[in-house]
Amino acid sequence: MQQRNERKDAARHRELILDTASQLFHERGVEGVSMHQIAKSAGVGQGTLYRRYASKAELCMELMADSFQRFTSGIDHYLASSAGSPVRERLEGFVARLIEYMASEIEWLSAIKPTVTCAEERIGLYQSEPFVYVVGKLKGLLDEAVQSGDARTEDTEFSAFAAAATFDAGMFFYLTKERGFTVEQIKAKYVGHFSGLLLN
Amino acid sequence: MQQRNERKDAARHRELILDTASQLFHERGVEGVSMHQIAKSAGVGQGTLYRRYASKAELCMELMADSFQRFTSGIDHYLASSAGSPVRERLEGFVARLIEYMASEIEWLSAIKPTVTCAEERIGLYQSEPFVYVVGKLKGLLDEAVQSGDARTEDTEFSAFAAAATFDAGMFFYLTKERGFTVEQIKAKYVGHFSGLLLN
DNA sequence: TAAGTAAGCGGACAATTGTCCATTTATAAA
DNA sequence: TTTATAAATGGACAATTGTCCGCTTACTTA
Repeated sequence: MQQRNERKDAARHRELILDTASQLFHERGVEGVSMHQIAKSAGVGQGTLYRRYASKAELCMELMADSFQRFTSGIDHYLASSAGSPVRERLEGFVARLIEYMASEIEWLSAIKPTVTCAEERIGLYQSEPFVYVVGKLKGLLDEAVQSGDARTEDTEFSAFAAAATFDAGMFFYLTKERGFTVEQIKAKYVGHFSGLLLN
Repeated sequence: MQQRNERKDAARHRELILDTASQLFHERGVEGVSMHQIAKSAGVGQGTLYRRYASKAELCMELMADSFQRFTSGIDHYLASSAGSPVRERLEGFVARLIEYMASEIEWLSAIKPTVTCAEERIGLYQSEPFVYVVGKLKGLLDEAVQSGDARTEDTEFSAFAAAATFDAGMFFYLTKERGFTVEQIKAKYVGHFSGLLLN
């Protein structure tokens, strides 16, 4: 008695939905496409769409999975290959890469934040894979910094958590659209800010 | 030729809407009341309601105005009366009070965040009065800290901005509901975190 | 291969938010 | 007091999101 695998028609539809959504998003932007339109274009019912993705946010998360995977690979590789460098340098490197990633995915990120944050949602931004990953890496760097005397944080878990919260898609949006900063400027600000958190 | 004041009927309706909304929110919670219900209960049309408050978020902001006013008065008074104390102490006092305020208003705050954040909204959380106020106070404290050698932040404006972003209603929600921390514990975490940002 | 069953399907429905605009009404000016 | 007009009104409408549930289909097992 083997566990039931995903049915073929379901698999077909999943890819169909993903492809359709991806194309529509690229054509009209994430905000410009409704779940209904996605379902219609993909030729499936609303229920079929929602069965898989409980919200547009989840759908976006799925579409970001690949690029996020590349991002974490890059980060993991970077942190491993620079293991000997000072913590400050690696923290700055991490922050710079994270901002670059956010800049490249801002369109999707901005769609995720509002929906997922909302009250009693099923996922919760703070339990999402990306957020947890960032917190984990930041905590690791902070722990190292504390050990090497570059920081005197007590609760590294919380500090990492608070630090991760500053990488907010809405804030990024505000800084670019309202304040007119370039990605490079924002990156410099973040790097400077985080560098300043360490001692010396 | 005097400038047109608010019409009497408009004023009457504004108070009516505010009172009704306040009562309904207390009865069923912010999430449990729709704008339609508010309009209906107040005996006005949808259009009338939306003419004044473009979203539930704005309505909540208006309802919070009083308590926020008390909050800022308290803060301003505290900072003025403790002008001689070390920056660290005042920063901690500020953070503690802010967390207490958030705890007392969390119900409203959680309603504001999602809506206001969304893409091209008219207000934008980061331009809202509360956020701007917090950034301003934090920047002031940071500037002082830099001057007195307790911090070596370069871009105090940005650092204050990033710091303010950590006071996120969703995060507060997560820490209490999901992680089970008490308000006191959270306050201690925040205070510790911010204290750690200063040198010495 | 046959058949039972759990997974999948899809579109109608309900609930909200937010917009529009013809009509009404308060107020300033004549 | 009358009148002109800008503000205010309210409810119908449109657009979305998300749920429900009877029907269909693929897959397992005998």
